Amino acid sequence: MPKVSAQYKEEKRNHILESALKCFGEKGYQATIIDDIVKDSNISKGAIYNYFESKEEIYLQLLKKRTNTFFEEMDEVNAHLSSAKEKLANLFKRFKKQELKEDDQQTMRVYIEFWLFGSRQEDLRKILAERYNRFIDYIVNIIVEGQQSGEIKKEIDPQNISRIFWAIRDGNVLHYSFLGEEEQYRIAWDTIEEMFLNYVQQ
Amino acid sequence: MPKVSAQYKEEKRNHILESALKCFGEKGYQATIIDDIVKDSNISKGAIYNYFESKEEIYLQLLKKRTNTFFEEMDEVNAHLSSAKEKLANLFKRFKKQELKEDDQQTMRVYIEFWLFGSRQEDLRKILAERYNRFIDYIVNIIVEGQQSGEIKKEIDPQNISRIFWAIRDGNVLHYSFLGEEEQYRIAWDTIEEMFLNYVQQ
Amino acid sequence: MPKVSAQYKEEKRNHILESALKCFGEKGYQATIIDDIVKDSNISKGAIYNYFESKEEIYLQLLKKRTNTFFEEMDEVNAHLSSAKEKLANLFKRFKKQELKEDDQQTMRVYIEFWLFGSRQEDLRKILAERYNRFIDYIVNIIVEGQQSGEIKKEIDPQNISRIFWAIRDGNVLHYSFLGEEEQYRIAWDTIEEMFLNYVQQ
Amino acid sequence: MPKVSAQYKEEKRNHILESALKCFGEKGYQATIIDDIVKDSNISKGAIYNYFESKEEIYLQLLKKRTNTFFEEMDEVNAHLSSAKEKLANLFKRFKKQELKEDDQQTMRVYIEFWLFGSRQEDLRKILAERYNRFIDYIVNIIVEGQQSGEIKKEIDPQNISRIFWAIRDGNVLHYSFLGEEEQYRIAWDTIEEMFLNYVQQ
DNA sequence: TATGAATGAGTATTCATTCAT
DNA sequence: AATGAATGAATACTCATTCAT
Repeated sequence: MPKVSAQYKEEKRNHILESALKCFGEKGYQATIIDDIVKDSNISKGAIYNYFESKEEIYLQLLKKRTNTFFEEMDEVNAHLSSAKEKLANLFKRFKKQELKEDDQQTMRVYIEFWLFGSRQEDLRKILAERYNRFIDYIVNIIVEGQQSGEIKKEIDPQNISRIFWAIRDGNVLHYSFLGEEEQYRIAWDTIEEMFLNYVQQ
Repeated sequence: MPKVSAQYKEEKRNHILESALKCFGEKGYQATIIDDIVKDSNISKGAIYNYFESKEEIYLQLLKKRTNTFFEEMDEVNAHLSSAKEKLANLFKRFKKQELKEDDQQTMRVYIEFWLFGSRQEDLRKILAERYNRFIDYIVNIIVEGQQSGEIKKEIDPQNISRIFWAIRDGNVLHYSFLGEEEQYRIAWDTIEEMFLNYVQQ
Repeated sequence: MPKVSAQYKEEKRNHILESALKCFGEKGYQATIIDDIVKDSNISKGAIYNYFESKEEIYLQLLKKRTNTFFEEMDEVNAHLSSAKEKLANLFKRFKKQELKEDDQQTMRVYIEFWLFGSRQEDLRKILAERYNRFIDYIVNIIVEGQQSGEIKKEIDPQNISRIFWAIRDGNVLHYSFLGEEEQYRIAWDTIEEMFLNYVQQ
Repeated sequence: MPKVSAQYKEEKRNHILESALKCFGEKGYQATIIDDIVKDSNISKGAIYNYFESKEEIYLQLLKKRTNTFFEEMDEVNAHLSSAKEKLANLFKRFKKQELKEDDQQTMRVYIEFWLFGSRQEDLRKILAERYNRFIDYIVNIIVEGQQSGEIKKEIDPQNISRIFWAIRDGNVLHYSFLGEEEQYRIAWDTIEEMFLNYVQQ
């Protein structure tokens, strides 16, 4: 019988993850030291290691949680949308307003860093590949749906276009996180949306 | 053995840069330790520091050299091309065949890592921003030229589309360096080319 | 083992300082490497850096502590002494018996080394200058007091004579730390005392 | 048969020593790197090692040369002086005006540093002890001469007072090289002269 | 469970000395 | 003799992880 409730543990865990996200986003995964998370979270080093095995695990859990949240949010909204067109529009809308949510920017920055980092470590590769596929499938499903409903050109390869979509997203976030110009970022997304929809729509 | 020729020094310098590129590309800039470069280059630690002031300088010189090479190559080819259309086509062609040149992949991977890394250090920001602007201007010039010749839509904002172009490029490289599927990468570039040209052309 | 008492930390700190003094005294500040202190103290390198920021800080803290101890001791004794004469006599007495306390010899040796070293670094200069002034003022006060009570010649410049006093002290310690002849050292102090008192007294 | 004249070699040697003195005086013996001497002397590193075995030897030769120069100078002047009183006065005069000769200040600074440094290395100890004794003897001879002529008190111990003299000198130089106040330094020497002569004279 | 002190392998950089030319 | 490129041991400091309390 545990001394503390499962809920208590869950909350503590989340608290650590939130601090970690903040630190990773601000300084980068590699540059963040555990003491940064200790300071930000006000949780002792030992306690952090009670909840997570390593710095790497913290990152991975963070990634997992954020990914889940993303899809939960999207699924919730998509439940009320019937056409592929609307779903794509919704997706773009989400990115366009995303800059306002600093958390997401940080997540993505960290995610890109880890992508580079992870591409060199077999154990991370697998986890990241799974995550990547989830994102790919998300767009693939919308595209296929749109092709069935006649909204989207039949000759489009769903896999290919989905990969391109996420590549554009990541490239844009990468540049934006460096450039830091919100207005330009928004305009870029408008253009990307137009270009992308022009290309895929019937 | 002193009083060596300028050529000897230049070659040694390049030798170090090549090893550094290899190491940075394989393990990442941050994860590469000087001893990796020592081992790969067979040049002693002290000698490396005779040629470069720091690990950071090695990186920066690498970036500079690669950037210069890129523009020299492009300028050389562009000299024989008159239309914006041809120049863009040439650019896409370059990226499509790039996978075959492992060096470039590594440079870009390292470059993306440094982008993330550099966005948090003021001195690096400046250098990276300059480099970024050089790339931006390259496309801007082609677009403006195309608008004047009537090849490209007047309503396109050259700055905006140039930024998008490089964001797509970087996003694609980022993903590809992780995924490692050459064939898919080529196909993606074909699609991107089509999508992009559809959008900008008259 | 955390959540240790303030006393525990204070003791550990002192332990490190004692080892550092020993090492600095034996090999010199510059020649002492952190591993020497590690070996002597049996405290890990990391732990040492938990207590002190740098080798320089260890030195400075050592200096501060020793300086404080010196003045505390002197003030305590002086509280029972009313005349300038007695105070000076007490001061000389302290130096004469000092050879028996190896610690002080080492401190002074290290202090002299740092003096040379520090005269070339602005940040150290300030700290050392403050410490120097404290010593200067100590004698100045005694001299002025003696002049008021008629014990000491009015024409003596307190600042000047105080500087000379400490110069003699340091010169003597410097030579003695090299020569290592205790008996001679004591005799030298007797002579210095006589010469000095002859000169300043009414 | 040598390729270059002995004179050429001697000049080159001196050139190196002069640069070394300048560097050691400015940065300290330990802090000076061979490249500082290379830069200052415009002589290549290899050439320096043709003339001297090590950095330490350069220092030792420097010390030797300076010591010789000092005694040559003093002996030359003393040749024209008959009384101990005059010889002492001449000695003080030399120190009082010495501040104007930056070279000597530097030599002494270096010499003090080496004294500390040397007290921990047996091979240096011997050399420094010899040098020290030469200085001690110099004053001893004057004192003995003065005692014989009745100028100086019989009860003065020549060895003891000679040691004290040099201790005062070194202490004063040490402080002065840190404080850098020429005027004060001169005043201090006046006072020391008065105090010292009062004490030793009949 | 929580704490935070302790550990020590790891890292960039320096510099006296060597030696091929 | 002169050159200066090459060497690599040395060194201050960091930080993920452990573990005694």
